[in-house]
Amino acid sequence: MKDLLYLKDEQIKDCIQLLLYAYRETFSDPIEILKKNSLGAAHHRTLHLIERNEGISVNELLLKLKITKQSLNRVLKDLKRLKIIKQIKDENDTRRKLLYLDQNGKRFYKEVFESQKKRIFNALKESDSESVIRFKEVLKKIINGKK
Amino acid sequence: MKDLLYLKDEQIKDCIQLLLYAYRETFSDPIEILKKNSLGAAHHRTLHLIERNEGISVNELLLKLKITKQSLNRVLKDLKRLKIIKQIKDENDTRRKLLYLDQNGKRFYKEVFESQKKRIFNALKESDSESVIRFKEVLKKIINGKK
DNA sequence: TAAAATATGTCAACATATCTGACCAAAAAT
DNA sequence: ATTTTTGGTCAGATATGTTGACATATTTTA
Repeated sequence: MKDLLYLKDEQIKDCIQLLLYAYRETFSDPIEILKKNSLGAAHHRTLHLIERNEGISVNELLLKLKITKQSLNRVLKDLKRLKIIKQIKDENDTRRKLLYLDQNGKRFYKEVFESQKKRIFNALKESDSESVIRFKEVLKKIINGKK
Repeated sequence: MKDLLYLKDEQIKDCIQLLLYAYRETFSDPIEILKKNSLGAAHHRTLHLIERNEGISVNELLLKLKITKQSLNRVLKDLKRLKIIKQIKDENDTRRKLLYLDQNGKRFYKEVFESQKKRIFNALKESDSESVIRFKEVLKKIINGKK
């Protein structure tokens, strides 16, 4: 008989609570830096995804963020105004406008990332590589699993 | 020389992104149930913490949620109105009002929890207990680590 | 080629969840 | 008796999201 203690409700509640705290702490670290530039959490999430997916289209970004295009557009407008991102027409389909970091983007992203990095870096440093692999695997299963 | 691949920036960005998605998916599952009762994510987080810490005081809850008492008060007012939680004066210090689930609370919490549970349960079921232990350890290190 | 679909952008109105700042009352601690 | 703590409240502001309607350019399809 397999040990199924870790599937008990209390364990699951634990996981939910840990996820809540870990997310909140990780994403509250850079708030001050964002504020200095009159930006918020929404800009941060968008910036993060563009940096990780340079050349992404607006529609693809929309699918990842799961917000409406009206909301996203407000965010993109701000980021373009601050020269953090730029849009370049897709040559094959000029309806599509692909998103890239602009001149201020790389510098600003780096500043934001560094403020988040410390917390994660320290946590991973104190774990071994096997733990980190399993950590990421479980997260992926949570994300991809249907409710 | 230790293998430090898992401490590279790209790995850390991966972790940040996974945390974002895992949190979002986990906490978007019960949104419909909450909506039916005119409640939102703020009520959910509060309810979760009260269930996990029955008898917690308003101030202690404030520290866990890291929001202002004005924000929390609106949430508590709603939950009290719906008989989901109740406040009982602390006998030793009658300034303090301790929070408990009320008559509708246990039923409602269960309904909300079940909708979140599936996703986590399936993810944990497909992992082994060792993975789950390490998963939680890393999360704890992220939470407790200073930036 | 004409019509339909797609990708993007914009306007307006509204909902929600948060914040800051000010203030009050009851109870406990000093 | 005064100060501190705990909890509650009001008012106004900001950030982020929603719906719905509409516009334009481009590509696909019938």
